[in-house]
Amino acid sequence: MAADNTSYKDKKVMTIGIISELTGLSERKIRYYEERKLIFPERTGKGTRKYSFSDVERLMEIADHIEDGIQTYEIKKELKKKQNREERNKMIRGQLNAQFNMRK
Amino acid sequence: MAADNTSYKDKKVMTIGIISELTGLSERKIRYYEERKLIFPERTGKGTRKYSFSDVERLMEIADHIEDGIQTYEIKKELKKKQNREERNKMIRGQLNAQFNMRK
DNA sequence: CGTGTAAGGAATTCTGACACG
DNA sequence: CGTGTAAGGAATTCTGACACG
Repeated sequence: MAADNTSYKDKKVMTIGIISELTGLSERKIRYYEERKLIFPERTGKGTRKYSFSDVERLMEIADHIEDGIQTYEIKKELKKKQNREERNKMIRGQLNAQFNMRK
Repeated sequence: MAADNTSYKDKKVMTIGIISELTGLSERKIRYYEERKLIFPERTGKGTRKYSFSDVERLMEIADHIEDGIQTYEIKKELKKKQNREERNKMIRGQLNAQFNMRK
């Protein structure tokens, strides 16, 4: 139990060149999906983008959707829904824990 | 059972700048440890070094040893011993599996 | 032996823009 | 809308070498 995930998967450590190789997407596309708020790389001190393995997975999803003719705006909405679901679950879990602890 | 590890941990995807940040070691040191055959980054098409999270862990170990005054040559010998141990274990496991399968 | 540094070149990344559609 | 490309600058990485010790 508890927050273990300082996992490697979410560490933002890769430059765009490697991400391009890993996903097969052009750098142009990758930057564009960021512009459309579909991915959120971090930046080094001087502005170079840094991505995680999670971002790679996310980009693959995005590419699939684009290929199906879905627009970036729709993909973003879907992403938001997913985040809301997780948000809600987290809250419910929190409340359950609170009740549980009160009974101790 | 079986070989799962196409894990993120061993993927060589980080440039030396990030490795330097992650380990706190200068790029000079990192390149030198490679020269002494203590780490083995891959290379991109045009020669840029690429490291994995395993390499980061390995570099931390190396740094600890260096700090203790151990020479790179000794560290390398130790690395070899470790690898031999793993080699042996793998072989024994292989033999056991072979015997086990024969009885089936 | 282990590490810093200045040197020069090559490769990478960044942004804003024009293009097509 | 999604993506390619040429443009120019800034930052990164690479190698071989000299330095100190």
